[in-house]
Amino acid sequence: MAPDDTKDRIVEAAITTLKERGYAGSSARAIAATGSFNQALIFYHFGSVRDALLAALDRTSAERMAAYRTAAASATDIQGLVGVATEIYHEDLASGHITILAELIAGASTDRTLGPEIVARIAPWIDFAREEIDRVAQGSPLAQLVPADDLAYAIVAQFLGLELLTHLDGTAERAERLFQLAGSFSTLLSMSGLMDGGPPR
Amino acid sequence: MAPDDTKDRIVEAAITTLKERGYAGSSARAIAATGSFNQALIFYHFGSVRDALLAALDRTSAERMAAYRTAAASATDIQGLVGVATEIYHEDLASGHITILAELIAGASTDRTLGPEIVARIAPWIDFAREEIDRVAQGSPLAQLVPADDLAYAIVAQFLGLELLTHLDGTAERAERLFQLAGSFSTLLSMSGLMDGGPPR
DNA sequence: GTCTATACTTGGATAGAC
DNA sequence: GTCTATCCAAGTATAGAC
Repeated sequence: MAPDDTKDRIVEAAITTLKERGYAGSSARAIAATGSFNQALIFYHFGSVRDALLAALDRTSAERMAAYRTAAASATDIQGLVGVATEIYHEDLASGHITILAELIAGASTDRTLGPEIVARIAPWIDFAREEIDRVAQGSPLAQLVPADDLAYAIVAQFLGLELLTHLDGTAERAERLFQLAGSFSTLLSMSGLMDGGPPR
Repeated sequence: MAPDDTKDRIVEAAITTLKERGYAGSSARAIAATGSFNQALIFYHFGSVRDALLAALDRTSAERMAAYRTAAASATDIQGLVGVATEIYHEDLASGHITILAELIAGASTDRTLGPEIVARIAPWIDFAREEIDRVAQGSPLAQLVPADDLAYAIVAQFLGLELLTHLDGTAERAERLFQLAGSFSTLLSMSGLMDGGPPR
């Protein structure tokens, strides 16, 4: 965690500033103040504030992805997967990862060139969700009905929407209940037989 | 549509600017340029840019809500409701209403005082969704399982997340497929008997 | 109510000393 | 590689003429 060189310090400061002050609040001066270094260093090392913020997203994305894969590996059925999703939601809130993602998405409405960069960094999450869905649902009747990649897209969208509303609400209470509901629902789904027939891997 | 007085012209210009340039792109100067009026008029009539943007959200919200209630009135079952949701999605994309909402949510990360204002304007949509769910699902076995207000919250979150991703993607293709899927799924739900027992109103 | 002009602030970015 | 100093652009908001 302790950043050894300046580039690291800038990335860490960018992450902190994005979480605490949002996209528009993450100016070169604000980031420099957070990390107690000179404002001009951002331009020397990254060329622009924009690229420093994308580097921040890169870092948290890589860290979270590693954590997700580890957590998901233990899930063998839909109920386990919902449990992992709940865990991921909590970890994301705590780590601030989705906050950073949401802030950059917000920023994309100003700087349109950010859009493709963000899409490229979201794609792995959709892939990840799709792989996990395939893993527990492949061969089941439900898999015939719902293409895994569409479902994966919907789930990522749901995470984003929930995070935004949670942010505005100032409370995660309603999202909490939704994950509990998803747990109950996955149990129902298991019992229904709609998830049967998948090869356990 | 033709704005008769200046206050109307400002609101219309704010709506257009929010859609075309996003929250951060909607400065007093940009809005004034869109509507071909003097920049200082925004401060005279609304006191601040922030309040002019909220007035824009107020207007589109009121307009859309009226349209939704009309469209929803014809739906008597879950399949009809999914049809209405699809319709709403298309109308929102076309009218740019969710874009405006998403932009202001994005802006809330900068100006934290926007948060409560936006929550207050989203609340009616959640209420609306809950009422409609109640209307078609009340008394059914599913209604015992899934509280309508939680489901309503999830649906609004899903709309928001989809809109954001659609925006970044530059294509609504995946969202389109999701609504088609929701249609198929609602048919399945009807046939399952999980929706039975509700008093048709 | 609407205009011009302007004061003030913040931020991106660079030059050039060290 | 890091610093100070600074330029320039864009934005909010207000004063004051009309």
